[in-house]
Amino acid sequence: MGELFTPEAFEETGGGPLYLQLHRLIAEAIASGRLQPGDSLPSERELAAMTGLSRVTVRKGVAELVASGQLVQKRGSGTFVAPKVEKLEQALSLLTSFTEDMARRGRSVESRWIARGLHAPAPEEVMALGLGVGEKVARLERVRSSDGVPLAIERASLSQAILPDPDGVTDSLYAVLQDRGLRPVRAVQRISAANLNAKDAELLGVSPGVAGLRIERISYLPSGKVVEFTRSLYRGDAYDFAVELKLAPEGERNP
Amino acid sequence: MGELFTPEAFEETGGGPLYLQLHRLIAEAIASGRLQPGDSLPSERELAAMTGLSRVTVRKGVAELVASGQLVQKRGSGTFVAPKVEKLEQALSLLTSFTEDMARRGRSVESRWIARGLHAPAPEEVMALGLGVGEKVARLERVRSSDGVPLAIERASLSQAILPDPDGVTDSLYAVLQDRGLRPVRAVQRISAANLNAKDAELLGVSPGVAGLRIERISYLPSGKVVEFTRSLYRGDAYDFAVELKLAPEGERNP
DNA sequence: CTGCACGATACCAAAACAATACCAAAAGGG
DNA sequence: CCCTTTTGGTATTGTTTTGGTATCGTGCAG
Repeated sequence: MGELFTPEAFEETGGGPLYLQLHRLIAEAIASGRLQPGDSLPSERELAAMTGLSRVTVRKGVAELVASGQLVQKRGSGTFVAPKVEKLEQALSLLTSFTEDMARRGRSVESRWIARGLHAPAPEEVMALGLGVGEKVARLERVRSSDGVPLAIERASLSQAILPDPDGVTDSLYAVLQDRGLRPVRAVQRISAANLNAKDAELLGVSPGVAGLRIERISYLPSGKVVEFTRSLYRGDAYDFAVELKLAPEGERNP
Repeated sequence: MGELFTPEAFEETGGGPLYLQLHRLIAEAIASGRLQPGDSLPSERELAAMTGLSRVTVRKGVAELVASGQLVQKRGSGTFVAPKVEKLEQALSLLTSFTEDMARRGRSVESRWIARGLHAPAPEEVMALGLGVGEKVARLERVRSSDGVPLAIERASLSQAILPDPDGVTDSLYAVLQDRGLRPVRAVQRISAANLNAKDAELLGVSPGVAGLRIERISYLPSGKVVEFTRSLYRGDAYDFAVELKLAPEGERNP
């Protein structure tokens, strides 16, 4: 554990109530990975001795982490970093690209372009992207497969102003956007189910009428501008989303 | 807080009574976003020292902001910029009950019980709930409707130890759990799509084979113990989830 | 002079903060 | 199996910080 909980470490935490300083110290250690899931913290008494605080103050600093599920306490045994199912990054997995998502599962990824270029926008694209009159839309449609099995159809629409050259996108759309400084910070997704029509079923290699997972996503820049409007269709029988959610503590909390 | 409340800052406020100058200064800081919801103001005594005013004058300047709800004061704690009402409730909506979800949309809610009682567990329930041998499972199955239209089938399973009396649940399951101090802080959901079988289609009043949104959820206590295992089936044509996501700051992984 | 808005001083009470002392469950060694 | 040690859990108390309030003085307009 080393130099983690020394009195000096407190100076850098920015002041405030002692128990909050400890809270921050531990929270950051967990977030940064210096404390791994399953790791044990020093006992409360040790922690108190190390930091020069009282034990109750240490407890108070730890309490919120326990309440929020980040730490687990077992009396007679110790305090441990909660075993993470998969961080809360999972919550973001809905927003991560298909590519990364599959890579994390250790599966190969192929993608085949169906359409890629500038087109006259459909009404729903004008609505979602807030297009001006006469403005064209960059459309990227492809079938994503894993290990040779087609899993999803992805149809991304972007304003011409944001992506003037859709043919330049060969791999990750997000990577291209990021290079251009257009990094979305927020997204709204709508998830529903629908029976696949003949065309989409054909693309996914299943029978028409099979259930598909339909996801519409609109991503926003920090400024509030829309970056992309994507409609995806996943095979319901071969793909599912895992999302981890966290609940806020009961009462109001002080900043 | 930096250079926000210096005596010099007052000169630019256009004169008039001192307490009004302070009032304007704070109001503008909030309006401009330099003070964010939840931020704490310096204590009244600090503020007085900073500005060179008396504390009562500071109070008077703050009073109107408090009265109008823009600031919140907690004695012993401090003065804070009023939090937005919406909170982070968005991300939690997936975890809130069907009841609350619909109420928020201003729609009526009816629910009809299909089954409610203690049963011998199915294998997947043993797996998900971590049941011991011989332990029974409390099962709650109902059809949720809104405005007379059936929208979802909800099948909740809980360990007998956690819910010994399933018949006591007449309304919100979460409310009952909360009363017993069993408040989940974390949940993992799996979302997929499936064609409805004859029985489920019948319950939802649609034709067999129609696409349904299937959601499996496992909720956990702070200790890591499983609280509930719920499988829901939503009509794909009549219901969708809206999820708002936030992206982590630049570092690490990125779509 | 009176009335009133303004501002400062002094004191009050609630809440948060922190420390001491003690309790009870669980782990571990004989 | 019992006993000891270690662990987290709790009750109690004192101190500090914070907003809340009562009171008084000042200056200006009527």
